[in-house]
Amino acid sequence: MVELNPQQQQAVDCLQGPLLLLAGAGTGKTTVIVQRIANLVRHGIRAEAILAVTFTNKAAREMRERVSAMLGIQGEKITVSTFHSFCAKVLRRHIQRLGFSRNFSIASDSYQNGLIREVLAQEGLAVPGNDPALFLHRIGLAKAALQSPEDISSQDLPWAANLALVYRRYQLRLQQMDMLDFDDMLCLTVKLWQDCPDILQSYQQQYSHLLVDEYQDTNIAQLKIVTLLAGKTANVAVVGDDDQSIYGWRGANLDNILQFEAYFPNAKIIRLEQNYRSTATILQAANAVIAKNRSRREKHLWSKQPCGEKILGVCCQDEVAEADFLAEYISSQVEDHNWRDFAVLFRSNHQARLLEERFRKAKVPYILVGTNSFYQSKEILDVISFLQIIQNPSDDLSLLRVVNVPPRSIGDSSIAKIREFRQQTNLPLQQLLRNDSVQQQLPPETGKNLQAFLGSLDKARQAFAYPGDLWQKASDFLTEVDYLNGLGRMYKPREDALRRRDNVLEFLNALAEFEEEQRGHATLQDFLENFALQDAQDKHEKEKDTGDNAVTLMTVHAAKGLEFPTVLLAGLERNLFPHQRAVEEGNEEEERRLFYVAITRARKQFLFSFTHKRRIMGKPVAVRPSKFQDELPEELVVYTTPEKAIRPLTQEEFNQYWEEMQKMFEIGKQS
DNA sequence: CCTCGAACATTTTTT
DNA sequence: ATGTTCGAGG
Repeated sequence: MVELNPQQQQAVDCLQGPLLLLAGAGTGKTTVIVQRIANLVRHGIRAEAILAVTFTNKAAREMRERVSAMLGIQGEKITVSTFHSFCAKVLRRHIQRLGFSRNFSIASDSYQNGLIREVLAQEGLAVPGNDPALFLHRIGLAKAALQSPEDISSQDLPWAANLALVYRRYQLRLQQMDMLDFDDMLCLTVKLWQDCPDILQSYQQQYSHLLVDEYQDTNIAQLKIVTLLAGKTANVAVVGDDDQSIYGWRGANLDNILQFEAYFPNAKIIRLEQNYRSTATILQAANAVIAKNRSRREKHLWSKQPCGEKILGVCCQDEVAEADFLAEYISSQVEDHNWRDFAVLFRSNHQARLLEERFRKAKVPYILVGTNSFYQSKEILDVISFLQIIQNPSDDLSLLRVVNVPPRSIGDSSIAKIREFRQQTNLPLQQLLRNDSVQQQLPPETGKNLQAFLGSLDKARQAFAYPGDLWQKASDFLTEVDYLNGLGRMYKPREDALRRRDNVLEFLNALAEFEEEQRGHATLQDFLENFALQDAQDKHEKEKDTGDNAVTLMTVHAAKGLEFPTVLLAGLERNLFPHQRAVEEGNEEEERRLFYVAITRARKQFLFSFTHKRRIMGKPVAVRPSKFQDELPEELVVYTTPEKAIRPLTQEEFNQYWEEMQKMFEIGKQS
């Protein structure tokens, strides 16, 4: 049995009433969560009555495994789920009570994007300066805070009127297409429980004990879900660390954790402050950095571990030199080919491109997490759209994407005509295409091709009406609509076409694998839902062979919850980290928390790099070190050069670089 | 209807 | 540096 420290033991023993477990980085919170669940079961709480909610599928899977390992068959009866998939299940059962179809599908970001563009175009708002992403972002924030279009329009903001209009139209289109976006899953669950007390009551009766992990990242909608479900008994334990709240930009509400006692009176608060992960040096640095923040609960992480290596700060000429250095440094440090001991973190995704290129050149094995080039490649999106229009006949967007892929002479003018009909009738496109009077308006050749396409679609729909054999049915359909062979015509260099074809086949493999996991009882709907709710780390595990031993490349956001012996942070520069836009918007504290997350991922060594100049959108720009560098206690950091970090440098070489660096800092201070 | 090229704008973080 | 949008020609 694991040895628990007094605070951990206290948390494991606290079984009733609201509990806030403030778990600093690396303080063994997962162990405590698992032990506490075991303790609940030991005290006679039925496993079926325990609901544990996490943020990522990976976290859910890990928790399920650890609980099962401890409790055996009892453990498998505990519900461990992400907020989104839990809500999806609730809605799949009850959403008709809100007047929605139970056949809804989930609108991932490419759908959200397409839809918002469509709405902006229709409302004459598709003008330069109107960024669709900004509308989407604000709508997302509104939903996260449970605000309706009406709530928005009553706000006294310059963009409120337009936003409310677009928000309302966007929701209408979603509903017409039988789709819910990510935020709808949360909002509608809240609405369902508020409007239908009987349904809420049934869930309250089912789940007597709640556990929420990563509580610092919950938004107002999620808080509402928790408070509704917890009801009066309020047997709810939340686990989180306000210092690691890094999702404010997507609506996470720090007050959920800072004001926990206000939402849950008589709450017990337990702090875990003994860190088992990092060296004293790393913890001191992290503590010093995060202490600069005002909005936080005071805490002090400590460790019994020795100081260990100092932090290395490495100044490079430019981003190419930086990437080369990181690759070479890792090569020089790696022992017994344990590449997986290293992670390279960065603030923005675009930094990954160069790192990938140079790592490949240096023959350093790496895995890139988060930027799913595979899953957002055209061919995969096409295939998903094909499956979508089988499953959901109202999905206009998917239909438009693939109705002429590969080209089957259904061009823009035909589409424009059909869209006109839709404006008049508000019927789904697929239904309109089947309408005789609509077809007569189209050129005969187009009509003929359309007939064939719709025929294949019907055939596939009939086939998919029964579960099982998903792989076969999907392959048949893609062959019948000539997609698999059509790729050759669509992509000119032969290799390109072949690569995309391979990707499609790989995707179909994933379909078969999913089916196997579900013991052959999977439906197309199950697959599409599961796919839409996958997160970056999930996708990544499927994409790459597991068990490969490679350096991890990812954003700091994606690194949350992970740890590595050595962490290298690339691009600790002004305007890049903290990000310029975050600073402009007054979110510097969140950037600092992000920096804190980066540091605390490291067990033994933390290294950061920065450059003199970097290409930004093509053109080279002189850059300066990040202010966060100054927030690290001087005595914990050794500044050095790429060469010195890898092999000893002659005194002259070192002096020369040192001088250069001094100059750079002085320039930095002047401006 | 389809293909190709030039112009254009866009890069924060993502369930 | 890369991806998307728009217009001219085939």
